[in-house]
Formats: sequence, C-alpha cells, structure tokens
Amino acid sequence: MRTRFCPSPTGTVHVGVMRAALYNWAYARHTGGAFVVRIEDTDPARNTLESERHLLDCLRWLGLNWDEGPEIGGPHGPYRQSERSEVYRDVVARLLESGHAYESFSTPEEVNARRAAAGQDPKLGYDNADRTTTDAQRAAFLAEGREAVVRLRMPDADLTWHDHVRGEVRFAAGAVPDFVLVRGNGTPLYTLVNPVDDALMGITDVLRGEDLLSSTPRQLALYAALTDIGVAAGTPRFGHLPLVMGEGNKKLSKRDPQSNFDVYRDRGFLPEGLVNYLALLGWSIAEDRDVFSPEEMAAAFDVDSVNANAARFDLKKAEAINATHLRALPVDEFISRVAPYLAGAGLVADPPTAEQAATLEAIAPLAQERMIVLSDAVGLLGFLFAEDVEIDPAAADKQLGAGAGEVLDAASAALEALPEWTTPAIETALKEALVEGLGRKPRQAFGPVRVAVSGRTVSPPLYESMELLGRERTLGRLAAARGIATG
RNA sequence: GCCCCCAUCGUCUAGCGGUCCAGGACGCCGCCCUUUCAAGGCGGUAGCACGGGUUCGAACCCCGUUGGGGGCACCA
Repeated sequence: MRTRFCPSPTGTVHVGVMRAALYNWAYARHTGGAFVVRIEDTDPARNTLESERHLLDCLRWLGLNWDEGPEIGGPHGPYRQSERSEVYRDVVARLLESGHAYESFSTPEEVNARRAAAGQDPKLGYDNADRTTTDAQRAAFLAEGREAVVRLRMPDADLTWHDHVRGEVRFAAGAVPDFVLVRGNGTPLYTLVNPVDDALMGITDVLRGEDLLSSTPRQLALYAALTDIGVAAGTPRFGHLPLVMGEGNKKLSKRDPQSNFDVYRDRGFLPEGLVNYLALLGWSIAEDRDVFSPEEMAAAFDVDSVNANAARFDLKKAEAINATHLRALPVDEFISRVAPYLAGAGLVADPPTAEQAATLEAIAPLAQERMIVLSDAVGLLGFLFAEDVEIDPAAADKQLGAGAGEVLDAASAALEALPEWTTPAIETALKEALVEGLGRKPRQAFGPVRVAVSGRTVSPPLYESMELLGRERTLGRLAAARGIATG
C-alpha cells in the first residue's frame, strides 16, 4: 500500500487535515506500505514556503514520519508541485493528442448566457458545448486573442467506485460536466495535478476528507484517460473520511480558532495525546478501550472500519485523553517535557539550574496528576520558583475572607517554632494548630494557608510544597496574605 | 436549485439478523477516599430520528419521510 498526504501550504494548519494525515500514516504503517508527502503548491498567490515548513514541522512533531517527500526525496520526486511543471505539460499534451481532453474557448459569461437562453439554471455550469469546436473556429478565437482552457471529455457512463469507508458510491452519467484541467494562462489546476501525481507516485489508496467526495467522479474519468495514455497504471482505491465538525454543526473551518493545530501544540498537548484523540474522530481501537499509543494505533488501524459519520471535535474529551497520557509519562520524561514551558514563562532557566532541577524533581510526581496540558505547570508550579507569589484575586475572595486572619496567624506561629522543616513536621504542626487548636474543619483550616502559599486554590499537596519553599519564604507569604486578608 | 454523503446516550463511539429491555469513553450528578483542587474507586443519568416493509426474529437488510452535512470555480 502507498498512501499520501498532500497539503496545500496556505495559512494555518487545520486539525482535520492532520487527522487525514494521521489516518494515511497509520494505514501505511499498518500495512507495511509507504507514506508519501507531497506539497500541492500550484497556487502561487496563496502558497508560502514558511507555511510549508510549518506543516512539515507539525507532521514531525506528531510523529508522522514520511518515507518519501520534501526534505528527504524519493524515487518519484520532486515532491513539490511547483517543481513539476514539465511533467504536467507533457501529460496535458498527450491528453489533448489522444482526444481525452480538448481546448475550450467559452467564457463563463457565454456559458451562462447559453444556459439562460435554454431556460436553464446557470448553476448547471459548463455545457460541454466546446467539444465540437472546429479548426476554423479555433483559429478565429485565437486570432481574436482568446485563451483556451483545457477540459477533460467526460465519459458517457455512470461513474462508480467502492469507497473504503462508504461502500458503493455512484454518480450518474452526465452529472459532471467536462471540467477544467489547465487555466487559460497555461498553468495546471489541482483537478489535473492531484491525480497525475498520485498516479506517477504509485499511490494505491487515497484517504481524504469527505469534502472531496464529489470530485471523485472527475478523478475517476481522468484516471481512465491517464491509464489509456499510459501515464497511470490504474485507479487507486478511495476512502472518504468523515468531516471534523466544530462547535456548531458545520465543518470546522480554517477561520474557526478551534481548528488551528498550533493552539493544541502550544498549550502543551502531548503528541501522543493528540494522536490518540484525533484517531478517535471516526475510528475506535476496541469496544471498551480508547487510550492507546501511536504504535498501537498503527498496529490496529484499518480504513475499512472507519466510521462514516461526521465527528464533532470535543475539547473536553481531547483534554481528558491528553491528561491520561500525561499521567502515564515516566517522571523524568514528564520533567523534560514540562521544563521548556516553565522556561518559556521565565520561571526557570533554560536549562534549569541545579536547585531548580531539584525542586522540579521533587514536585513533578505531585504535579503530574493535576495537569491536563504541559502549560498548566506554569500556573500550578510558578509559586515554587519565585520569591513572592501573586495571589489570584478569585482565590483570595474565596479563602482570605472571614476567619482567615486567625488561621494565618496560628499557622505562622506554629511554623515559626518548628524545630525541623520537613513535610511530616509541618503536617503535624499545622493540624495541631489549626484543626485542634482553632477547632477548624480541615477544608477551612487549610484553604487560606494554601492560597497564601501558592496563590491559588489548586496546588500540589500543601505540606510538600511548603517544605520545598523553605521556612523563610513560607512565613513571608503567610504574612503577606495576612496583610490582605479581610477577616 | 442540482448532485452526493450521513443518521445509536449532550459528545466520540461499539454493534456488522438472535448472545442488546444496546456496551465503553468524555461530560454531568451522587457517594467513598481526602488538607483544598485534582487524581483514584464506586454508582447513577442519558440513545437505536420517524414510517413502512423483508424475516420466525431487526439498532443491524430494503424503501420512503424527516433531519443534518458536503459539493456544485480558470481554489485546493
């Protein structure tokens, strides 16, 4: 099997597009085939090199390594369509020569006028009228300075195929007009270039979004022509993947912020977490299981079992899956992944100093199970790497109101006198002072202390955090919180 | 408007004629654990769009209806 991913390098990277890449990758890996990447940059107005680099970087980050394609080459290169003009020119010449394609001089206005004259809806589009253009007419058009587009002559037969995910699909003969392969200015269109390259690159299975389903009949016709002139060895199998939907009930569009792949990466989703979630959008590994590694996916993935329903992107579930992967990370691995986020926020040096590394190592196991994405560490652990802590106003409202002053005073007094600064000693002292001494319920006793020390209502376990913070900083923070406590 | 695709809990899904008064996960709600919040454990909530067939038997097959989605460029 040979599958491919052929993005157009424009703007941001879309999660739906990456899901398609993932399925292609997984299918190739599952079958022991090859995964080919090709850059479809035939629209110079919209394509940028920067965008291409970013796309490839996202693929690499997700772990979707390709066997042939940009940057690594391969036997069917070049893998960038902007570098394949001669190939297309040659194919078009042969298509024209064999009569599968023809020059078409009608302008869109003329087509519409003909439709209107016949009392038809102009939405019907091109009417195949130029199939019969004579040499004399052609010469006249050329003399007028007209440019011709090149169109494929569609066969007069139903077009059907067996789709990997949808089964038999059929389009009636005549449903698709002769479509344009080459612009008037001579540059080729996606409609030509995509099947030509798939043919030339030996792609056996085309897995792509359902939004391309209705362009399949055209491609089938082109493949037949290409096979006839010896460019293609046959027609690939197709599999049309369910669309990824957004919040509403519409295809997740590029304009939708949720569709931007970068935001997940930047927030600190793990590649394996995102792979896992994306895989679930239309496929399941087993009846009672939905957490798995990319390798497990590749081992189990089969396109024929992909679900045909459109799938809504559910951030909550994506986060839950990611959190599971995060917790499953070995601690040292977790530390090395989280450190860049802390460094990025200016909390630790890059790399962390010996002291910071020691703190990180001590707190990591406690922090790991409280996080969803890596960037959560910034808020959760920031208090350990700064002299002072900024208290979250909402947390202050909640915990530094009535009765907090008394708690903070008692905590300070108990901790000041502590002979040794260890987690068990802190625990004992605080419980004695607050729970027994003041008769507070644990949740009321420790809430204000937690906010004073960490600045938040959610933090790693309290006593351990205090030990790591040291007596001086802890007492300083209790005093600072006492200053703003209202009760 | 035309063509095509789709239809199981709020969401993602399992189910491919009987083993399903429909299983898992996220979410949500309880309870337990507990120093907060989480995490973890336990339990609960909620679904086969509708109508006809076919069949001894239908979530599964067929037809229709309704609903949703996608596509109809000299974009990709």
